[in-house]
Amino acid sequence: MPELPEVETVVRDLRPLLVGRTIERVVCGKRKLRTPWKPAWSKAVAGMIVDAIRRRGKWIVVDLTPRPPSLKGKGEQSPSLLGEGLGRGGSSLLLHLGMTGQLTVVSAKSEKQDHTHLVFSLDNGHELRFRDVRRFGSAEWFASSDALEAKLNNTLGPEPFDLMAEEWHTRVSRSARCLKAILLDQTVVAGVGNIYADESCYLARLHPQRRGDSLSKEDCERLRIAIVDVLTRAIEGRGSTIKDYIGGSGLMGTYQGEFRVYGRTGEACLNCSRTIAMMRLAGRSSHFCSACQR
DNA sequence: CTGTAATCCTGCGAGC
DNA sequence: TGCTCGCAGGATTACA
Repeated sequence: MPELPEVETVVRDLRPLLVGRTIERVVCGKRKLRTPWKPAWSKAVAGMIVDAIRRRGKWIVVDLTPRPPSLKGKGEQSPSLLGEGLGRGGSSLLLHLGMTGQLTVVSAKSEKQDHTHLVFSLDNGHELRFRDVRRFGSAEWFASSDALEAKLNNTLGPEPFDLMAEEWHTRVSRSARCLKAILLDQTVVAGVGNIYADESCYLARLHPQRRGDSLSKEDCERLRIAIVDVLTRAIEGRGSTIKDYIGGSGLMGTYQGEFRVYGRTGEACLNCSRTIAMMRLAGRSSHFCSACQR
């Protein structure tokens, strides 16, 4: 799956290709994603202009406006949208890539790959395409930013980069769960997934099975810094491509070459040469060095 | 509150 | 070559 660095890369890649463009029409495939796309959403989105594209946790938000904000300030008030409970903030698309989702902008003439479920035609002969082999991803349209922000804030904790040392320590040290489970919990910190949870624990020299309430304040701080560090470097490397992930313009990531523990079961620890071990935690394969990580 | 397992899907590599 | 099995960057739900 795409985790925070991969999603961030997609968003950065897509931004110059999408912002300011008009979405002329939307075509949805037959097979449904995690959240079935409603035909009414295609109508609502058609004619909209992409105002912004941003990331929140592992989610991608595409903000839409009915018309250019400064062009022709007067004129009719897009009547079709008034009945939708449209808040003042405008509407948005909310996308999640799940395990195998890909979001790319390509020429409308380029061949359509299998498992392409949503196509947004742009006003410049290109298309925004959402492809997802396993269909664990989702795509929704929100009529108001109120509804969207409510959903995001109810399901997501702070961004790792905004994480305050205090609140992080409090949250972790109050939990009896193991670190791996805490790191994967999107309501604690948003955007960390299986790869970067393992890599962060390794960098902080903490065993992923350690209980949160067994950590000292220094342990917690080391872990917080490690998360920020790993994610920052991964973003610099445009994320990790293991198999399905590609950036918004089709480029692969490079951070998979930097893995210290993830996927290195049986190989030598880069620090002490002991064998990297693997166990199942929180339902996910977890990689670690039992000598370096306590 | 924990952890565990199953669920949603398709594809790929390992092992027989 | 071909088959079955287990596993995969996620999230949610049910249950012990």
